[in-house]
Amino acid sequence: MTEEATGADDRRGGGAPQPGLTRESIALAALRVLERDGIDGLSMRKVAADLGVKAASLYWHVRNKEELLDLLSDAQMADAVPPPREGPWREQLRSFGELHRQYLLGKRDAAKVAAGRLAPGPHILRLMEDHLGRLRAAGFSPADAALANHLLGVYVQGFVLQEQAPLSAAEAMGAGRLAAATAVGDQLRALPPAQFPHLVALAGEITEPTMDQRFSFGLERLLDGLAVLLPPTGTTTDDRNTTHE
Amino acid sequence: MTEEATGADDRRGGGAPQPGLTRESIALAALRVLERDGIDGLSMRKVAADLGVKAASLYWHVRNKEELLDLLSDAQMADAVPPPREGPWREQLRSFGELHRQYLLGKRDAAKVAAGRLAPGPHILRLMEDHLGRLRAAGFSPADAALANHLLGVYVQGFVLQEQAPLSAAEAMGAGRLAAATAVGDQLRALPPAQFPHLVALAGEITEPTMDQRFSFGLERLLDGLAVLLPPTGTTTDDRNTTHE
DNA sequence: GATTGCCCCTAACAGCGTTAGATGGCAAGC
DNA sequence: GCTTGCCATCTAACGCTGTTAGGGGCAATC
Repeated sequence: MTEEATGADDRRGGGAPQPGLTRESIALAALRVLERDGIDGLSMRKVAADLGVKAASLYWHVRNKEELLDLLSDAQMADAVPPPREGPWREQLRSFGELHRQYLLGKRDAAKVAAGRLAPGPHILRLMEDHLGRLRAAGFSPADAALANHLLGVYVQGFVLQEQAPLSAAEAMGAGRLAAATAVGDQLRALPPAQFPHLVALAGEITEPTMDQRFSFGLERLLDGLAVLLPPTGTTTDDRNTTHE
Repeated sequence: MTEEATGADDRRGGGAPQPGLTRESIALAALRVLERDGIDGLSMRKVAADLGVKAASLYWHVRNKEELLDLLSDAQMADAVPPPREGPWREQLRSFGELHRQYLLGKRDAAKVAAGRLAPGPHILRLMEDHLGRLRAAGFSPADAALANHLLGVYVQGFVLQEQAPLSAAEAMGAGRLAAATAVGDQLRALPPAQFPHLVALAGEITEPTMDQRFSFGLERLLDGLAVLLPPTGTTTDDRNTTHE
């Protein structure tokens, strides 16, 4: 949100040979274009225009668009703030997951930008560090902490990716998300019951639960599965558990 | 590689008004182009060329490229075969997950095509139907079956999406996937330990496990979490619904 | 024979990512 | 103060993209 300090105006400030463009300022401009036009409307020319510059200039700082998207995917995590580190491990991980989802949902096309992109920049590393710390403090072994970290990351990202997806036809038109969802329900119910008995029977179950409910369900399943790895003492009230670093 | 049956040659065969192009033949052509050139190299012109036709012709059968990709994402599941439906529920779900992952890995950019796309065509519905049936047979309530189905789908898709992602710099160059992974490990180890103690300490744990191990870990956690929802008796003969490995 | 509707065509538009080569300003060396 | 040379941006262009408008042929219908 904040205006970039080394922006387009004061390119020639003092006497220092400070360039008007930096990888950081480019990433921030990309972030603004992304918020305005979405991932499909993000082009090198628009990012350059946002900086008061022509497209070719970007290639001095960035190899190609793919690398710009790497920067963007890290930059969009810049103001994610992990929840306070207190309370039982399970609630910490839960609120971390819920917060992460909400954060991604708040940024336009955030999941699509990050999807299939393995470019850990400083902001992503900061979040990973925090998350790993929680897992180690909870009592997970180093190996399990690393695996659990990856698992939770995949889940939240995969979930939001699907959640942010346009509901194909209906939603793109006037219909809202909820109306589109019930339309899908009707469509499922209209399938040949001989061929798709469960889909027809469970049409309501599939389309009815809100995204919040679905996310919580999956998260609780994951936490249940992770709890199995911990020594059985784990979950009693808030009795701070054990092997901490 | 096989020539499309209703392709460019016999457009005017007998007396039937059968069109040379169909949505199905277009989807199959898109599948061939995808396998050859990847998702970034897939263009309307190339798909048309594969069918011996000009790009504008596709727009008679398909609203735009987005809709073509919807068709493509369903078509690429055409020859996925669910595992035999026998044995304890847990092993059924496990092999379903493993098989699904392997199937996606076998098709170029499969996860990226399906990512953030909610367009359930006949083939995807067929797989969902099968999966729901297993969950119901395992004893899950209708609501839980629908939620578990969604959860497992998100996990496998999210995992493969990340797995199929290029490892940024190194892998795109000569280095293989394994060499690139250890390079990431070195990079993590080189971080300032004061700022990233866990990342530095766990660098090996994070980069060492194979994708197979990571996937299995997550899948077992999910299955553990789902097992909690079932009545403690398990299913029938096989009463080992507790821990794994 | 005329009409209608389907289906593919040519031609064109605006925009895309990317590159080559020119240009101007600033710092350092003489 | 002049020259040298690098840095950072520019202009111009290439080939490609998704998409639309409108032309025309062929089969079936009236």
